[in-house]
Amino acid sequence: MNSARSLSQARPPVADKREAILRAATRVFARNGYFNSKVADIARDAGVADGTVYLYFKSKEEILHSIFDRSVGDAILEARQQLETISDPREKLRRIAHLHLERLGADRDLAVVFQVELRSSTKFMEEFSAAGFAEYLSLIRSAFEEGQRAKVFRQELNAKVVAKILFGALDEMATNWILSKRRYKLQPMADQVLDIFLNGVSSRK
Amino acid sequence: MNSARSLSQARPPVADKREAILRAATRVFARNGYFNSKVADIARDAGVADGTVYLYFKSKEEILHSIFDRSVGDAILEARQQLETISDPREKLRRIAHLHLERLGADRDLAVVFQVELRSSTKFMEEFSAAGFAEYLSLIRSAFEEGQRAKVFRQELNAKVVAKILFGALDEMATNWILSKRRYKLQPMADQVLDIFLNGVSSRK
DNA sequence: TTCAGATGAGTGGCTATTCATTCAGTATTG
DNA sequence: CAATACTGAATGAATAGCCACTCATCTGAA
Repeated sequence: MNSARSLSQARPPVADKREAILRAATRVFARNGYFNSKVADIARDAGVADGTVYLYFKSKEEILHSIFDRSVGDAILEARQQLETISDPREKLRRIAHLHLERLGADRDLAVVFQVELRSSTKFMEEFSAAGFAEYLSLIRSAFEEGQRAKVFRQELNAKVVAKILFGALDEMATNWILSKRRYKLQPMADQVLDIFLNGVSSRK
Repeated sequence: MNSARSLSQARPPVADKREAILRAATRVFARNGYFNSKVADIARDAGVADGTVYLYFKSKEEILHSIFDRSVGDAILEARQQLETISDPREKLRRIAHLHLERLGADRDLAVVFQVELRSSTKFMEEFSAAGFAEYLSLIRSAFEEGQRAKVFRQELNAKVVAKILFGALDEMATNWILSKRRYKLQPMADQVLDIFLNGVSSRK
C-alpha cells in the first residue's frame, strides 16, 4: 500500500524530537521557571514520553544549556556576518543593538529564558559568562575601539566599560519588555538607547 | 550572681534570631542559589534548629521576600532623604547612582541575591517589579524630568526610557562586578557611567 | 511550677532518572 | 511471497533520593 518513502513523508510523526523537546522546554521554562518545571511537563508538551527526553539529553540541566548554546551561537554568527559588511563604527554598534533586540523581541519565551531563567544561579551565570557572553561583549568593544581609532568616539573612555554600559542598557530594555503588561515592539527601543549612548560617547565636533 | 540585665548583656546568645536567620539566608542563597539552598543550611549557618526558622518565617520563600523588602525599603528611604538636600538635577542623578553602587558594593552576598537570585522566576520578578522596583525607577525619572524642565536635559527624550537606560547600565556594572574574579571597587564605576550618560542626555550648550 | 520559646527526628509529597517492556519497521529465510 | 527474527527507538511505571515543613518533646528563666 505505502512505499516506505511515502509513509515517512506522510507521517514525520514527531519530526525532529530533539528539536521538539528544546522548543517545548523553552515554553515550559518560560512559563514556570526552570526549577519549577518538571521533566514530565516538557515531555508532555513535546508530545513524547518522559523517558524519551533522556534519549536526547543527559539531564534536565543539559536541556537548559542546549537552549542557551544554540541561541547564543546563532546570534553571534549572525552578528559577525552582518558586521563584515559595515565599516562605519557607529553603524556597527547600531546594527548590534538592533539585532540584539530583534532576536529577543521575536520570541518571547526564548527572551524569558534568557533574561530570567539563565540568571538564576551564580554557577550558571559563571558558565554563561565564560562562554558566549564574553564573546558578545567583545564584539561590542571591538566596534567601539575602531571608532576610537577613527577619532569618532572619545579617546579617554574605557572601551570595556563602555561595552558593558551599552549591553546593560539594552538588557534592561529586554527585561522590562518581558515584564511589561503592555505590548509594544522591542526592537525600536534600540534607537532610543543608541541616541543617548552615541551622543554620550562621541567626540565633540 | 548575675542580675538579669547583666546576664542578657553578657550573652545575647543568638541576639535577634530573626535577624540572624535573614543574614544567614543571604549568605547561603548567595553561595548556592535559592533553589539549591536547604532550609537546614540556613538554620545551621544561623545557629538555630531547623524548626526555629519556622517560628519566624512562614516558608523558605518568605525569607527571600523579607530580604528583598527590607533592603529595598532601606535603599529608597535613604535615597529620598539625601535627594531632599540637593536641587541640581545632575547632582541628584549622580547621588542616586553612587548610592546604588555603594550599597551593593558594600555587601557582596546581598548583591548576589539581588542581581542573581531575585531574578530567578518571572513570578518573583513581577512582584519585585510591582513593588519597590517601579518606585525606584520613578525616583530616577523624576530627577530627570526636573532637569528637562530646567532645560538642562534634552526635551525630546522619553523620561521613562531614560530612567531604564541609567538603571540598566548601573545594574550591568553590579552584575559584572559580582561575576568578576578580579576584585575592584564597584562604586567608582558610577562616575564612568554618569560621564557617558549625562553627556548623552544633556542639552547642547 | 510554669510556659514561651526552641529543638530536631520524622513524615509526606514530590520528581529526576532508570530500565524492562513494547513497538514499528526492516532484513532474513524458506 | 509469507513467515519469522532482529534492531533501535520509544514508552511509562517504578524507584530512589531529597527536603520543606510539622509536632511531640524539652529547656531554662522567672
